[in-house]
Amino acid sequence: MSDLALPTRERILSTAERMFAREGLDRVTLRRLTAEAGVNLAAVNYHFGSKDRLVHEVFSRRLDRLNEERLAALEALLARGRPTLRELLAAFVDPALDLALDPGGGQVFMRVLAHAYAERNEGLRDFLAQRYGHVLKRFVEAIGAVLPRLTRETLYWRLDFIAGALVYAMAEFGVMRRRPGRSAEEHRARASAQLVAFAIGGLAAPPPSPPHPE
Amino acid sequence: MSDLALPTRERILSTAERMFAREGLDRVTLRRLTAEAGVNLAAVNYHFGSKDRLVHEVFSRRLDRLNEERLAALEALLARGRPTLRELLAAFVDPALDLALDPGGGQVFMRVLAHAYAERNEGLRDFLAQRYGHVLKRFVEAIGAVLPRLTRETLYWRLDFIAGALVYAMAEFGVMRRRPGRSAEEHRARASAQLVAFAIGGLAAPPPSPPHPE
DNA sequence: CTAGCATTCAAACGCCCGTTTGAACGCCAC
DNA sequence: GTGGCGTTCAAACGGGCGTTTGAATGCTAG
Repeated sequence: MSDLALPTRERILSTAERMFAREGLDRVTLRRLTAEAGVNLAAVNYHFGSKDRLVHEVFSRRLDRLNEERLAALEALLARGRPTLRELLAAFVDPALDLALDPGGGQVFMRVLAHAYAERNEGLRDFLAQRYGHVLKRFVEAIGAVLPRLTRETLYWRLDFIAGALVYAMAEFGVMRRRPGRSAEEHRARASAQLVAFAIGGLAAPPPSPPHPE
Repeated sequence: MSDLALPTRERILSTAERMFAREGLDRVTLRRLTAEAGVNLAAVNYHFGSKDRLVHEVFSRRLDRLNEERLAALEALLARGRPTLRELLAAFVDPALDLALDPGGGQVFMRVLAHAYAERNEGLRDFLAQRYGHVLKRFVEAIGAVLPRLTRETLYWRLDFIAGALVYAMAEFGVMRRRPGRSAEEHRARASAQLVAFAIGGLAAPPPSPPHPE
């Protein structure tokens, strides 16, 4: 591959990302990973301590920057004052789409993400919630201010739905794979427009009637 | 559990369904399954031939009825004429909820589905697509007829978004995990209500302006 | 030149997996 | 009774897993 010259640690990371994207976290074994990376089996435990910590490293390598960008975009909007729903959503969605388009493996990483939540990896879930929960919280507060009739619970549900839709669509799991004739930039622009339009409709929808309060 | 008196084969099936739903296909081992079912380890291979064939059996047992009901509900709406978006979504979701609440062991079955899809179990995926694809197609047509101002492309994008949101929510990967005080039934009912309300808003949202038609 | 240290390596450890085996069991027809 | 048969059972098989180990290696500072 392209990383034959990279130091062992980096070689493991990029190979792990590629394989996780292709097969999911569970199915990738350290033996196959290290073989494909061209490093010794024990190198993973030497450099990362365990397979779990390698997984954490793969995620934080991409997500740290993504969430910083989201937060920066949000703070910029708030500093300016009176952000619209569309602007807030764009601040949430666009950094992710940028990452998905990043030729340095962002698209691959989105598939890793999609696999991860499909696999119900509790440890990873907790790790991510603890590490990036504050970003989601800030967005909930800001969007809640724009949509005062929604309860906090409904708001969290809907942002969760949007996050799911975002990862799913960006991983190109579903029907909406990029068409052969379209450039990646066109695809991203279209995905962003489609997702934001959809998300605005979903967010602004009337809340569900409370389930039979007795 | 309630199936102590059932014959071995049925005991395996219902235990498998319950455990698959709780943990996903990969994490359930035959040793734990047979222990929980109170049968011998070898019974699975005796009655089903292999773990894979057990999985197929679990699926086809429940899915035939589910998709028949969905299709029947849809056809009933179409025969009556002019179904609303909410009715169409309900026709898709309610049979699943009925099945989910069926005390005959199907209460957790829908989670099995979400898992199987997300785990990218290719064999199972193909099996499902080939066996029930026509049902999804009929729903796409019907929903498209209710939302005529949406292009086919926008409609597919949005159904993809909903699928992503659904898988995400069902995997309980996001923030909206079941709260300790709530029963599984309450959580499911709430998730469903939240998702349908959100999906209606998103589906009915004005389509995005076409991206710079040159 | 060499002592020290980070890194790489082959090999092994202990564990759990799905599956197979062959004996034991329970039941009904004859 | 007894033979046959569907079923259950404990035990073992072969293999893959993540991890650990201790020796070999290569680089760098003194």
